[in-house]
Amino acid sequence: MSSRNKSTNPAPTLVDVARLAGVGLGTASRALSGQGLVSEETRQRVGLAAQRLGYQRNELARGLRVKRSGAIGIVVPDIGGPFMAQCVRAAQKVLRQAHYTSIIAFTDGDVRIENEEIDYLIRHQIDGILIVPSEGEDSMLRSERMEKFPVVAFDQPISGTPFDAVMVKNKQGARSAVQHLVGHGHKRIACIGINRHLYSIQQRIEGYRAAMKEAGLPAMLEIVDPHDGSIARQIDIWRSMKQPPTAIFSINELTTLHIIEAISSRGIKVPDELALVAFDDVQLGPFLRPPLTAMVQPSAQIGEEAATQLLARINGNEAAPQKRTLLDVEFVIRGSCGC
Amino acid sequence: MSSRNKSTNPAPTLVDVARLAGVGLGTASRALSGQGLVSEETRQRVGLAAQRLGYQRNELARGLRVKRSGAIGIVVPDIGGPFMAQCVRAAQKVLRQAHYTSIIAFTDGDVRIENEEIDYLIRHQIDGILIVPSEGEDSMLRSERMEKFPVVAFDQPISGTPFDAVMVKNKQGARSAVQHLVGHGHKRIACIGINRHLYSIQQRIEGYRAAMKEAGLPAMLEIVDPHDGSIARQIDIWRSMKQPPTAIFSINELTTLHIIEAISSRGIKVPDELALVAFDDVQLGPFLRPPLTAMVQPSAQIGEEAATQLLARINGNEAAPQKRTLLDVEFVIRGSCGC
DNA sequence: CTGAAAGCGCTAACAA
DNA sequence: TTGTTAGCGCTTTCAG
Repeated sequence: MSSRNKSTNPAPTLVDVARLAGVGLGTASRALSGQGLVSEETRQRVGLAAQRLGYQRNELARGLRVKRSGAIGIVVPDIGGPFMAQCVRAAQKVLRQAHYTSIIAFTDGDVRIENEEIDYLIRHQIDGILIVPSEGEDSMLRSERMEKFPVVAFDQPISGTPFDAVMVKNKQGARSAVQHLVGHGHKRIACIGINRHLYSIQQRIEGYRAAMKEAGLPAMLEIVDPHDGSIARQIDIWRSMKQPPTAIFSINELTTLHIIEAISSRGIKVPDELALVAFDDVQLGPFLRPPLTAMVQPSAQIGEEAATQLLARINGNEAAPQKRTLLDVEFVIRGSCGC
Repeated sequence: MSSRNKSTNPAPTLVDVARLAGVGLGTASRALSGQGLVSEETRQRVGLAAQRLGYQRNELARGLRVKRSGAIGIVVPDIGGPFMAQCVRAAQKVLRQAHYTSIIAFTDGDVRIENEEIDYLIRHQIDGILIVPSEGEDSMLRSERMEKFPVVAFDQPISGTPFDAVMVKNKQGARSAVQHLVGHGHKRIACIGINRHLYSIQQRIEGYRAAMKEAGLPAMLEIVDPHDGSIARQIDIWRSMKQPPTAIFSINELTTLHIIEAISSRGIKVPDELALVAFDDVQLGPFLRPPLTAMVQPSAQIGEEAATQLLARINGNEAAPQKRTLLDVEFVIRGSCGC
């Protein structure tokens, strides 16, 4: 009965709409997009035809023509933890509101994968990149061809590039977290750090150092690989010392998780035996025994801000000078610090 | 000196490559894509030219031509919790390996938003959809136009559609979790549930009911809104009873989070005063005091399986009958159950 | 205000 | 084997 005898009838195109409305292709385009002059009557007729056919514009074709895909690449190491998940979520929300699609890519913090993903995204003609850069010299982001491309980094800056970056006050935050511990009367405050090359981590370590120095205390810094159990080992080493640390400052979410694991499995009493203050909150942080005292990052705000800045770059002001945004962190005192 | 006097020199196209290599457009295309016959020598020459120009194929143009975008839409309520984050991550990995881009969209569990996002994705010519469907009758997924489209649901099925679904054994898992509690000698085991309409939740509730019935115990089921503090209130109500429940079975991650919060803030002793077993693990679950006993879902496996099935649908066998995959859950006994 | 036509960058059919 | 050509579906001049 109906003309639908092909097994798969192709989606209606603008030509179909134009034909049904009895107008030219160009007119149909103008009517639907609202660009250019079209008489009210024609507009309605075209609109109706489109609706009847269930017409949906092919954004691929449009993108090819106007040379913008309407897609943004979000490139992050992972979204396992609540911090990154929220950043991404918030950024996506802002972008979506501005009618951009978000394509999320994961790097595991590996520059090689990062390069591959960026390459991939560029082939897909994305209009901009939001990225938590991985560490490594040979990042594509530093290549000349990227220079003119809209890129905004968050969480970490991309050294040696003209790209904007949105971060938090890592150094200052770390410093005041450690100061809090000092205020509790601790004399031996250890710090568990990781890979020194990540800028944000470096900053936190500097903050730790600064606070210790100001208090006239010796730094007890250990750089560990958070993945191989060395955190637990380090804690054992400290415990076997005659003068073991009485407090730990944990450098990020991952180290905190491992520290909590080690502490928990050894039955170490927090905060009496060992106080703990962390940079980054962890999920359920408020419900641990004792609840975790942490310097928490405004993750949603970071994502929003980064997305907003990227949109600004895309919409014209490419000439604006490089912008580094430093957001405030919030010290959330719960129980693990001894309060 | 160089010809780069335009402020923004456009990306090189296949025409540029062909010209530099001194071959025709078609030949260049064939040489680069590896499709069709090209002499080894030409292939090399074209490859070299491409490399010199830093040519990157425009996937938008290609997509328009071949009528496949190479993009898959992943539509989920959120990625806040570890469960969904891992599902998505695993799915993305599989898709990426098959050279598909993942476009992630969030729905907040709202069908209206879900419809909008799907519409959006379709306009972008995605080749398939991986979705955790939201509840609601007027889902686009049930419309006739979607019928032929490659869609795979996970976590929840989409009732009344021909789409594949990947889930876990919700009913059976819930049942054995509750049985474990029964085995500990509990007679009054309460269940905190949410919104009955979600299929997976329904199944878990049925599992709870079944276990209680089999044990000859009365069901103590409370359906709450996890967002408005009613969980804490419910716990207070139970505590004020003469015969309060001695154990709780929590229906999902969200309820568990709130239960832990309530329990923790009231200083209720787990498991002595109140035992707790949850469906879904929570981050740090092993490090709570006591550690959480939970029925954990193989989140990565769910994502992988769903992605794999979607790829299968896309690559031809659209005719295959609807497939419902039920993966096993794993009961992880830690301390909160009383073990 | 509207229609016709050109062309975005690519692949696939067809000739050569 | 290779070059030429015709579109994919859309926007955007440019005439009318």
